[in-house]
Amino acid sequence: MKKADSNSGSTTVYEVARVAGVSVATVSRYLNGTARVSDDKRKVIESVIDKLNYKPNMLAQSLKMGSSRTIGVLTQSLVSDYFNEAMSGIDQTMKAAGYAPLIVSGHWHASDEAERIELLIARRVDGLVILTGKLTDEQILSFSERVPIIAFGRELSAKNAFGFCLDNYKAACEAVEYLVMQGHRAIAFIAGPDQADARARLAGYRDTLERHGIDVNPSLIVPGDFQELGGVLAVNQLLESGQRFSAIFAANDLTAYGARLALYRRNIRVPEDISIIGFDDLHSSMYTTPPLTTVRQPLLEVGQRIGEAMLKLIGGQKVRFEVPPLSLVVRESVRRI
Amino acid sequence: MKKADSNSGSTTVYEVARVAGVSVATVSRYLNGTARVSDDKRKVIESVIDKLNYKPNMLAQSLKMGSSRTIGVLTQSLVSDYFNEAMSGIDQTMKAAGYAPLIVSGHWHASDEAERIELLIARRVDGLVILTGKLTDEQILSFSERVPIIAFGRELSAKNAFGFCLDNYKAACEAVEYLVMQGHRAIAFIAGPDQADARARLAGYRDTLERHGIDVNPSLIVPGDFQELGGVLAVNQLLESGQRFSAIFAANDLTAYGARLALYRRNIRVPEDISIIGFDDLHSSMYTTPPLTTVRQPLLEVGQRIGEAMLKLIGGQKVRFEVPPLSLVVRESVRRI
DNA sequence: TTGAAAGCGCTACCAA
DNA sequence: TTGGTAGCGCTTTCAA
Repeated sequence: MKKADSNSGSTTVYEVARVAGVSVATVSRYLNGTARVSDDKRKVIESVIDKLNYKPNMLAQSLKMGSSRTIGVLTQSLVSDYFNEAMSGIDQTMKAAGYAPLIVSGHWHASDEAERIELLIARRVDGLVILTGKLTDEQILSFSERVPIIAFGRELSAKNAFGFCLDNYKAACEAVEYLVMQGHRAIAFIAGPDQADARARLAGYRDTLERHGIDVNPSLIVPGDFQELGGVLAVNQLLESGQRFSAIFAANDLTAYGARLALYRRNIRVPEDISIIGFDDLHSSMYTTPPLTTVRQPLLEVGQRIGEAMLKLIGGQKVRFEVPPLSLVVRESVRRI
Repeated sequence: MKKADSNSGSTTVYEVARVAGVSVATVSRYLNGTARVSDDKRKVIESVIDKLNYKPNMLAQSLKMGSSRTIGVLTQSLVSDYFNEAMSGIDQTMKAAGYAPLIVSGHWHASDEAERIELLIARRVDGLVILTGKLTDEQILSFSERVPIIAFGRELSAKNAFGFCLDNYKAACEAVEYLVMQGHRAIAFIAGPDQADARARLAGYRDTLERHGIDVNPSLIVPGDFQELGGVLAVNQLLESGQRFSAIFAANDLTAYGARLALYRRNIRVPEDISIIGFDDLHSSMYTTPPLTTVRQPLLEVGQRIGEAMLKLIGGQKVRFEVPPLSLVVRESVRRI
C-alpha cells in the first residue's frame, strides 16, 4: 500500500486500485483479461480508470514481460523512397500486431550499422529488420544470437535469422531482353555502387547481351552511384567518349532520372533519340517525362512480407516464403527502332 | 543476491556484480560515473563486463529514471519526401543527444493521429513532435499536459508546447511576383487540400495578382490534392476550360510534376509554351525536365530546429527561435515572356 | 569508497 | 474470484 500515492506524473495501478478499493492484482487482471473479475468490481475499476484517465506504463509492462512490443528497423537512409516504401509495408503489418517500429539509419556504413543495432538491442527490441547495408552475414548471424533478425538484400537462413533477396539478375535480364526486342543493340549500362543488387543487374546486362550474340562493349559500361548525380555524370562520360548507343539501362531509377536530365541538357530526346530503362519503379517514375519504363520492385509487399516473417520469427515459428517477383513495367521511355 | 542468476536471456548487473565480487551499486556507479570507484574494482568490473558482454537494459533504466530517451514523431506519411526530410533533421539532432525516434503515421486523419499519440504516450516518450496533421490546437494543448510537444505547421505557445509555421504566404507572394516580373499575366493556380499551408499559398497568389492590378480569374484557380494526380487532373481541367494562361503556380512540387506530365501529354512545352512554378523544392525537383523553379522549404533545417526545440522543452527551458525563411529557387521551368 | 535495500509500475504466482 | 507479494533490471539513497 506504500506505493499508493506515487508522486510521479502519471496514474499507476496502485492509484486505481486504492480508489477503486480493490487490489492491484485485480486491476491488472481486469486490464489484461487474465482472469475473471466480478461484475461489480469490474464496473468500479472501469469508472476509476476513466476518471483518473489511467494508462498503463508500457515501459513497466515491457520490463516485466520481457517484451517491448517494439521492433527495430535498420534502414540506410531516412529520405530514400526505395527504403521508405518497404518501411511502410513493415509498419502496416507490425502495427496491426501491436508493434511499433524504432527506426534507425546506418548510412551504408558498417560500423554505424553495428552501433545502431547495439542501441536497438539495448532498447530490447523484440526483433530486428535489416534493410541491406554493409554488414557481413557473419555479423548478422552473430547479432541474431541476441535478437531475431529478418534481413532484406541477402540470403540467410539460420535458427534465429532469415534473409532474402529479390531476383535482380533475372529482372535485369528481362529489362535488357526488352531493349533488344525493341531493336536496340548498342545499349549502355550505368552501373551502381559495389553492392550485391547492383552487381546482379550488371551481370544480367552482360549475360543477356551475350545470349543475343551482342558484344559487350566495355566503354558502354560506366560507373554510377544509385543517385541522380551519378546518372548525369555517366551520360556526360558516355557522350564525350564518342561511343554510339541507342539505349541506356540505368542501374536504378534515380540514376535514370539523372541520365534523363543530362540528355535533356544536350537536347537529346527521350525516347526518340535515346531510350532509357530504369530499375526500382519508384513512385515518381510514373510522372517523369516521359514516364519511365522500368523494373518494378514490389517494395510495399516486400515490407509486408518482412513484417509477417518477423512476427513468425518472434513467435518462434519457422520462416519460409515465396519471394515476390520483379516485373517489367513498360511506359514511354523506350522506343522501338 | 537472490537475483544473481536470473534466467532471462541477457546478462544483468547482478551477474556482473557477482562475478566481479562487488555490489550492484558499485557496478551501476561505474556504469554511470555517478561516483568514484576505486581503480582495482573499476578494472575488474570492466573486464567482467567485457567478458560477459553485458549491456544495460534500457527498459529498466527508463522505468527507474522516468525517462525513455525516446521521442515520438507523428508524421502524416511514411513515404513522403516532404516529411522525411524534416524527419531526417529531427533524427540528426535527437540522435546526437542520445534519443531515438519512435515514428508513427497519422495519415492526415485526426482520430488516427490521436490514437497513435496515445500509443506514444503509453510508451512514455519524453517528448512528441507533431508534423502538421488534422488535430485541433486544443487537442494538442491537451496532449501537452501529458508530454512536451513541438508542432510544425501551426502557431502554438504554451507552457509545455511550442508550434510554428513557415511563412507560406510570403513565399507564395514571392513566387507569383517572380512570375509577374517575367511578364506573366494569366497565371493559373492549382490549389492544395483544405489545410493552412495550402490556403496561405492561395492567398499569396490572390493578393499578389491584385497588388499588380491583375484580375484574379476564378476559372484559373483549380483544385488539387498536393499529389501528382491532382496536378494532371487540374491541367486537364484548365486546358479543357479553354482559358488562356501562360503560367501555372502549383501549390506544391508534386502537383507541379503532375501538371508537367499532363502538359507533356498534349505536347505543350515547358517553359516555352507554359511556365510552371512549384512549392517545396523536393530533392527530385532538381532533376525534372526542365528542372523546376520552386519555393524552397528548408525542411532539413526545420527538422534540426525542431530537435533543438524538443531538447529545450524536455529540459524545461523556454523555446523560442527564428523561423527559417523560405526562398525562391530559380531553375528552368519559367520563361520570360 | 562501498554495500544493503527500497522502489520505478507492472504481472503472475500462491493462498485464501 | 480475490489479495498479498515477489521480482523484471536498474539507480540511488542511507549507513557504514
